[in-house]
Amino acid sequence: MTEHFDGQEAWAAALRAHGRRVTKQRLAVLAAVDRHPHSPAESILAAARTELPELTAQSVYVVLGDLTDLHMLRRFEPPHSPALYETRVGDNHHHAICISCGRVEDVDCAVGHAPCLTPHWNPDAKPMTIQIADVMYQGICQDCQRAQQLPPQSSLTRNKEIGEQ
Amino acid sequence: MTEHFDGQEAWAAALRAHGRRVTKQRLAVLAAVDRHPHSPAESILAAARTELPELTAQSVYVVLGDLTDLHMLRRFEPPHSPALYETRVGDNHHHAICISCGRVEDVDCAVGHAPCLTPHWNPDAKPMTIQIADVMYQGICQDCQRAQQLPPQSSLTRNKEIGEQ
DNA sequence: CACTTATTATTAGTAAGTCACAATAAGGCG
DNA sequence: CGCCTTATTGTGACTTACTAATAATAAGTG
Repeated sequence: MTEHFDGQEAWAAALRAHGRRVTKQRLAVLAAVDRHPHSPAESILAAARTELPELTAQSVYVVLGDLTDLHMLRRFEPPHSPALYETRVGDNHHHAICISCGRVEDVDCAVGHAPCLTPHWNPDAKPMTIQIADVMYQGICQDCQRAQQLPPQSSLTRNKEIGEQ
Repeated sequence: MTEHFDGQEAWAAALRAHGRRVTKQRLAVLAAVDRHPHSPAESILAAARTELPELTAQSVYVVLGDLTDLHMLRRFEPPHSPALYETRVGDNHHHAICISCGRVEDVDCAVGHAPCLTPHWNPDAKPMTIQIADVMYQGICQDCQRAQQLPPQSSLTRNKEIGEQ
């Protein structure tokens, strides 16, 4: 529980540092995202409500959006999935998504520290000033691979569980 | 117009090769995506209707989904944008998106031929079998940069035009 | 403690699709 | 060529994930 308290204090300090008021809603959302990385807004709402039952969905959307703008949270949108959130920010790590079960794994930067930040522009393209390079690896995780080999049944057994690391 | 005909024939052949029937709806969608790369379903519908006015939105969604599964089209979802489609498939090129105006540019592979296909897994992660690595560069394009410097007004002039290369 | 205004709750509304099923039309066959 | 099967498209209802407008609440300041 000391850990929980420490976390609260750390989040509170970060909020103040960004000129934001420290509210129980923000703390509950931050704690929920921290405990359930790669979760969508709906799961975050459910998780946060265990400690703050009166929290509303709209507040979660507002808080997630604001904290993402502040870079206290990071948001990414895997294909065919609602947006997912995590507290791991600042490093430019990437994500691998299983196209069969939706599982998400963190992947560290492939090439040194700031890797993919230098796109190779086509001759006729007007280069942009790049700020982020999000790499989304898509593949099949070990469990799904095994599951596909054993039962020679429907090859489209794509389950819908997404989020919840 | 010969070019148009050739395109039709090529698409028709590809459809047959995939065991699909050749319909005017599919040809209209393919032609529309080809002429307007990086476009959302709604724009594709509008473009395709210039040559096939009775085409419906649902057909466009069905066709886009099916052709994407066949890898005749490629689909990607920039943050805060509906899914975009393009006919350039087979090479693993990537995309740069202007976070101000939504413009999308193609970017060739950064490191040789199949670059980012080798993620650096964390020690405790169960590696997946990677099939695609989608890199999404996000930055500010030259036009928007210029526009932001001249008028010292709202810094949040994010316009909504997306797609339509 | 009061007061200002950021933050949250309430309610309604939208964008971007998906789903179920009836109508149509490709492509194979006689 | 014309029929027949079934893939494909059209019609209409519905859903998911999220945004917008405004009223109620509560942080933080003096």
